[in-house]
Amino acid sequence: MASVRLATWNVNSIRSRIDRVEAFLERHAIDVLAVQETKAREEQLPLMGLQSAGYDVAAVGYDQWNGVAIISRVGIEDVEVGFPDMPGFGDPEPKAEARAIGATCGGVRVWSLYVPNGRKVDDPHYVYKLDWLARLRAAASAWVGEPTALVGDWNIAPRDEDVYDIAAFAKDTHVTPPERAAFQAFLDDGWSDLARPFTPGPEVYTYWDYYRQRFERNRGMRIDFLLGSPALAERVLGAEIDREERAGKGASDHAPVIVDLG
DNA sequence: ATGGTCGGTGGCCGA
Repeated sequence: MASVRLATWNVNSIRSRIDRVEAFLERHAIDVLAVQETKAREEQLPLMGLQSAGYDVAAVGYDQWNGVAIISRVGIEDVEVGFPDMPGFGDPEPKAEARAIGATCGGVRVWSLYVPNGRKVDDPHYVYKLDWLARLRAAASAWVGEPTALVGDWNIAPRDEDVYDIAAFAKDTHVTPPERAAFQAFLDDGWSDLARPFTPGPEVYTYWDYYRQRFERNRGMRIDFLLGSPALAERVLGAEIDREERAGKGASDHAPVIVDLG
């Protein structure tokens, strides 16, 4: 099996970030990049110079609402859109189908995921987030025996050390026991966090809010993860959070996470 | 308990 350098990155609008995306792909020689929060419709995406640079792109999205994509220089096969919004939830229908896209790249089935944010613990979106995760888990259980990666913005900080001040987050989403249990359930099913062993905490994050100079003060959260099935876990050679990508003007509020599969 | 800063949009909402 050929080696694959796989990355995930919440870009917070791919159109405003396209120069950084292209530079990132080239700088790290990324084979497959899962992108979240593209905030673009599919027909807006070919504006990128990616195709001419030799990358294939599969995307789903609607205007400013979320949107996910897979960018690959090792080909894209069998694209599948999954896990839209819950029927009857109340969100405008166009927001559906913007949270997950799967494709086979370089022999690896990659799902680019944007887990619902949840907003507040007393918000219907919070219940929806837990429902969405449960449905993803049910579907994913059928793939755990294959070389599959579930990567993206999980909007969950699984451990206390994954937020800069756990006391400040005590009443917020991302750290509640039900959300953490939902994440742990994937691990119990045999998925494993491919990057954490190579990027141990504490104070190692993938997301920093734009305001209050959170990045400069390293007050962030670890919420972006690459979960791999056992067939991938045994191939991991290393991992890196590209913290430099979060620095400077024009950065996304998330840093990319990279995993090398041998 | 708020507000701070981005992004896309259309005269605010979501993160």
